[in-house]
Amino acid sequence: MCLNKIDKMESFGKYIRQLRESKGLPLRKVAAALDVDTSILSKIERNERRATSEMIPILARILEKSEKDIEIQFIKSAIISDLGELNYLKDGLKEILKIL
Amino acid sequence: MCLNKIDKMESFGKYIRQLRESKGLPLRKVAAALDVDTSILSKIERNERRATSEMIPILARILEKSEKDIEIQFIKSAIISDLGELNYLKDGLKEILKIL
DNA sequence: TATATTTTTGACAAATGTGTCTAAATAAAA
DNA sequence: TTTTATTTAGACACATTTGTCAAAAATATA
Repeated sequence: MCLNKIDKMESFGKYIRQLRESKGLPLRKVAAALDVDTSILSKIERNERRATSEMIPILARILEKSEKDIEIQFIKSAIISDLGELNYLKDGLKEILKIL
Repeated sequence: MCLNKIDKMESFGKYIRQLRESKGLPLRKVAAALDVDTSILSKIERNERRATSEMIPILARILEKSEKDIEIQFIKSAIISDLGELNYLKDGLKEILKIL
């Protein structure tokens, strides 16, 4: 399901958890902003569930990070986790950049 | 669900269908190689269902294209369809390329 | 046209994903 | 330690995805 790298240091969950804890916010507060149960956020932070893209702007606001930073982490996690096993991922990404 | 571009010309489904038809192969043949019902392949070619990554090498063989070419199309479709709406996709992809 | 082949559609079932809720485990504070 | 707050775990429900199968629609061939 996941590539090594992702659980090593750069999963979306760990990223969010670190931001949240550095702000001294309990799950309860952030989960309320996201309008989900704390258990969901707990699972997201442990990469047991996925965040939705709708959560990105809310997380950005409450965790005081730019939407861009949050979204980049979201994208990295999603792609590595979905496509990280593929042999030509790098080539595929380069192709997409050509058309963006 | 999808970006315009993807259904315009470069969806995985259309890509596969064009290859298959150019070889004069019926759905039946390719579906058999993939070990799925023809209806599944029909839906994949019309972007109503998704191909799995396990299908890539099989499609490469039977459609006589390199695994690399097929996989790049697979990756493009998946990412555009899943993440194409995001504002900082380009930045996210660039970040991934840095670590690959 | 009539027949055979290919392709599409939709009903169904199984597997997966997503959220709520309650209670248990853990950590922090009194 | 006792109490309170936070975090995690798991049962449940509901929606989505993915496949099979059978039959209809479309296309090609005799």
